Amino acid sequence: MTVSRTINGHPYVSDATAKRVQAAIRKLGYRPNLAARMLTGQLSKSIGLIVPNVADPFFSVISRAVQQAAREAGYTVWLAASDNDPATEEAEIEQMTHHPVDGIVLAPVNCRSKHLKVAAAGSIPIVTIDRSIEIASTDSVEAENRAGANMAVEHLMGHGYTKIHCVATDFHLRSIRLRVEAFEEYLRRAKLPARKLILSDTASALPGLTSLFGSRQRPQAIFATNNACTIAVIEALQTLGIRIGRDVALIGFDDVNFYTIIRPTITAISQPVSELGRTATRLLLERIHGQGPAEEVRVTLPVALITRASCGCKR
Amino acid sequence: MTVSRTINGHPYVSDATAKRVQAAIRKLGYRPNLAARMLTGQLSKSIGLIVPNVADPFFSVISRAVQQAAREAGYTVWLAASDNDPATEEAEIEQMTHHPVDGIVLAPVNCRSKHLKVAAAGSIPIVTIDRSIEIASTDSVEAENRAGANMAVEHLMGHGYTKIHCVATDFHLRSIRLRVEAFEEYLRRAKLPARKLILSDTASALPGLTSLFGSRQRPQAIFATNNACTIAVIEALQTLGIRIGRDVALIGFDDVNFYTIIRPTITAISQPVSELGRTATRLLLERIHGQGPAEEVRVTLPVALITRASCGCKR
DNA sequence: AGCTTTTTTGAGAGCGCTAACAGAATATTC
DNA sequence: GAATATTCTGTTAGCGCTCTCAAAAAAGCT
Repeated sequence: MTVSRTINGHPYVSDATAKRVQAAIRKLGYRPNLAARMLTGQLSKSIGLIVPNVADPFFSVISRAVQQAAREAGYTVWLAASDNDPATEEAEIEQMTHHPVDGIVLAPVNCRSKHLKVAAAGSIPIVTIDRSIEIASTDSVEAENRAGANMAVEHLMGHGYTKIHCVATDFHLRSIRLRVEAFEEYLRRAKLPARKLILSDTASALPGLTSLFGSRQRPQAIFATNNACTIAVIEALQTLGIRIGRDVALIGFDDVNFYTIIRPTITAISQPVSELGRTATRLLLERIHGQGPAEEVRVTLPVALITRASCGCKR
Repeated sequence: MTVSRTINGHPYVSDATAKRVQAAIRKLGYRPNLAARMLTGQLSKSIGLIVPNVADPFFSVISRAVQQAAREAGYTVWLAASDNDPATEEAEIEQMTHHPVDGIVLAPVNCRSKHLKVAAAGSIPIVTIDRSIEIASTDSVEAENRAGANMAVEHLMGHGYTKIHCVATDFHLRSIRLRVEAFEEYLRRAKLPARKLILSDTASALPGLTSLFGSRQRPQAIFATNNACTIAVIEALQTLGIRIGRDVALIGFDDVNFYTIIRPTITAISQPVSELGRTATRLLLERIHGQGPAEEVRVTLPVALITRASCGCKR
């Protein structure tokens, strides 16, 4: 009992005894048994992380940030992938809840899945990242999706383009919808036509753009709503022989390391990806420790326009 | 006890009782408490994964593969990053060992760290990935580093280049050393000079290449030994205004998604990255279940030459 | 039927820890 | 100096599971 008290920093342990205990711990190489601690209903000192796909650059950076922040707080991270499948997501949440972990950082597949309501009402806290849940209230951390879309369109309009097209994939994601909506509102306010091309997947970028550029609505500029989409657009344009930055301007949401390497370099709205992960972890740990306000916390982090050449700016 | 036996598939439970137990489990939504199971000295049904950095594309793909393979076997994955720091790695291994996990998939920072010897001698199995441990014997999964380097050099020589330079970063890694060594041996056997530029980090690529291309040893072709290095070389060459594929040929170890997007497209030795992760997980699970031979298993997976334009092949 | 063998079920203990309580040592007050 | 409050240490119990062992039920045998 005295050892337990010493380790957990309880009051009512004399300095002398505490020192003796510490010495013995070091000498014997004692490590408290986590299983036993969990069994007595204490914290597991671990959190769960559920993302659609760790191999996606966006989520791999988030994973790294979450893992680092968790470790700094003495927590370990259980990694799971939802594979963009709500059923898998549900199963992973269920398993984590019973594992148990003390909390979950989650990038939901679909912000309206009913199982999220159950999960959010559960005993362990959940913080969503990149995409908030619409049908339940949890803490959430997102980038300024609307502001980012506005910045993108504003920049393109600053170049004098009036025929601007929004190309999107993953439209089921709330974050993407917000970007598309902001795009449309901004152009409507500017009394310009807000045209959009919603793709079911990245493979349909080439046929989609082929017909788009063959039509009368051939755009002067394209706003692509996330990195996968931007890359698909770049590839399609290359295949079609349409020169980015000259024949058509391009701006993407999400910055990617190789945008500085390809020619032309790609102008992008950059999200503070690591910051998203760190902030989500911080919020979650606060909840776990019973801190934080009663109502949900919704953090929105600023994005930045990284001006390069694909919008027609330099060189 | 009967419930425990039913769940764990012990013999000596009558069919009738088993059915009743199953029904009750479903009805009550019973889930066995993992903490209690762990406490009784059973398996934790989880494995640890320690990589230098999850945000690195190579390791993020491996992480995904490990996670998938583990889930298929009913195992969960604890993620940790060593940040390329042996001390951090040691701490992470230590923590996982006490977590406890049933086994660890590890990409060691340094294949000669003494703490790896301790870890390898520990009670839980370890499988190394991408880099094997030199001072202890554990199962390992690697790509054909030497064969890959040979293929790269052979391809460059096939183009008639005789002044071939090897550029490397992360030379402390065994996998990189193997590639460099194979490069040297191949050229020596061909009676050609085997010149190399070992960089302490990617930031020194620009100064390194600047002086290299200013010197009398200006290369006709470059073999870059991993993706980080290849990217650094591409950036440096772009800065120097040296045209890849025309002024100098380039071939990289590790294939990266955007090599098909930049111009010229980059020729590369492609590793079966997902396969590495899956195989490592399979080996580890076999060890956990007490299968596998007494001696260590060392798996080497084949690599492939992906011919593109940077070596001067196509345009 | 009476016995042994096999199958099936249950009772008891303990894994390592911490909450709750009790008792001992020390400090504070009147 | 006695009564109280405070600080410190140790004892007991129990978290939910599985191991061991024992007993009950069923099956097989003479």
